[in-house]
Amino acid sequence: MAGRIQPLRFEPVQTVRAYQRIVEQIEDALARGDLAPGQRLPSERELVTQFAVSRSTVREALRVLESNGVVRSRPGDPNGPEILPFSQGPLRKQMTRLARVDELTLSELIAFRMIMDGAAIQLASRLRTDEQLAEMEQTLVAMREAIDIDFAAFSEADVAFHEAVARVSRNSLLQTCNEVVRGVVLSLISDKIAHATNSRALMLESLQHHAEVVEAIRAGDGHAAARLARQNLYDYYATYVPEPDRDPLRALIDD
Amino acid sequence: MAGRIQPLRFEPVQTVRAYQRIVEQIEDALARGDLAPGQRLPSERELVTQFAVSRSTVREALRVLESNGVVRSRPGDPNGPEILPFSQGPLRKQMTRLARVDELTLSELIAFRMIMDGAAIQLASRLRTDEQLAEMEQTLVAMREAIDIDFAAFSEADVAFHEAVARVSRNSLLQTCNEVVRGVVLSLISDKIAHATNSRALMLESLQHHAEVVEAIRAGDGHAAARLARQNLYDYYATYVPEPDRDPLRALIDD
DNA sequence: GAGACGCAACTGGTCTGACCAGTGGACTAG
DNA sequence: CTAGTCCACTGGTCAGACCAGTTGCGTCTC
Repeated sequence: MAGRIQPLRFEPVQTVRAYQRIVEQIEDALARGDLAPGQRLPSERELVTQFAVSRSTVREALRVLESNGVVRSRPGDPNGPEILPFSQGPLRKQMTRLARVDELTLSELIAFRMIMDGAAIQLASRLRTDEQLAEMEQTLVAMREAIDIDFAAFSEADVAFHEAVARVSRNSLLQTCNEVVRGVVLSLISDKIAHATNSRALMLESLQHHAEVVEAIRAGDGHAAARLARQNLYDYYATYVPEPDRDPLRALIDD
Repeated sequence: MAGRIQPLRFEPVQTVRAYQRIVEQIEDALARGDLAPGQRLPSERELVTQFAVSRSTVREALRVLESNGVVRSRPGDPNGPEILPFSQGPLRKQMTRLARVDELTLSELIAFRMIMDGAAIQLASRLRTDEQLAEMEQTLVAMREAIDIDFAAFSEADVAFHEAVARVSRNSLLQTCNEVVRGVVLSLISDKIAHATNSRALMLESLQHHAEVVEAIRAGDGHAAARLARQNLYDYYATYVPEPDRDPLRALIDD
């Protein structure tokens, strides 16, 4: 046995809860195909013996699975909990099965925002009524006023603008995705953006961009409006994205 | 006391589980602002007395909340469960907080697909390598062969094509959303589409459209490729959308 | 034989009470 | 003032019980 003795490296220990292990086992079985939608899980009491845990633990696991849209339990059902088809249940659950926000890069998130926001504005420029246009212009006024207060007020007014656009686009899914991703992006870069020195200049520039977008919406030029919106997002966020990741963002602009 | 006696209408009764009520109360408090991220929930035993239920029930509620990314419990923490900031935890959970798939119209879902797919293809036409282009063309060949088998095989090959595109677009969020929404759309119209009589003609037409998209990708014309992709989706699905809801879909095409 | 009845055996939902391994603060001995 | 102990808490798990439903089967009546 030659060779130097390797410096002993221990992995950090993390305790995994029993119910979490059960969730994993069942989700794995589903991923492997050993379990298919429409099938039934064994009853809770049967799972107790199979997993060799108490019924409380089994039930906590089932609650997690149910919350994820994987299974559904009904009282008095002589069969066990039902495995749901992939597409049922709340949408978010479906998303989580595949994507975790912490696995996403900032570039992906911003690209997504550019797509969503651009599409919402394109839709808005076609579908808007005159009242809705006036509403959007009103939010621009509010943004101008907010600049003289502080950045938080401006940010709030900005959100109001985007919400108005999303309403006009008549697509709640679009709206939801946009809001969620905006929240994630902001939380990722908030520490950096807070230290921006020339924030007043930034706000004025941003307002100018928004006004251009609204002008394009008024003209009914959805293409130009969407392009402006994407450009604005790029200008606003690109500095936080490392250079090699900016290619997809640029690809979204110059169409 | 005049007036006819109204025909008595009773609401269908649905039993709500105790733990579900707890989840609602806590989520409501969070929505109202009575509870904010960073704050701590009372300990489990304290919640037992406040909600007047057993600890099992409290714990099942906490498991649901934890699975939704709302709170996190740590053993031995002298404070109660921690309320997480909005942007943490799995993304799907965030989505589910806002959007339920059963509240969405088919039009919204298809519009979303048109946006996502168009964007993915636009990105792909800019970012693709020659190998990836060859890969996509290979999936076209597979689609052509699948037509001679049956509709399920064709559908599978179609999925493979879109997955290839999504990979090239280098955006897992885009990919995930697209997959989820495609699944939902298919489950909504699968019963209708299965009865299509001239399915072979449809498949050939779809293949032709895909080929055109790939051709545009090869040419690097992202705009044309995206437009074609949206048009294809519209042609494919619009018949299932009631006429008044088609406006947003058309607005997405003629840019 | 056919149908109504009732019982027994299940299901999931809830409760009670207990034990354990951690954590953190208060208290105490040096 | 520090080091050590101790204790009161936390969440995680367990065992066993009861209830209200549902299902199915056997029985009992017509």
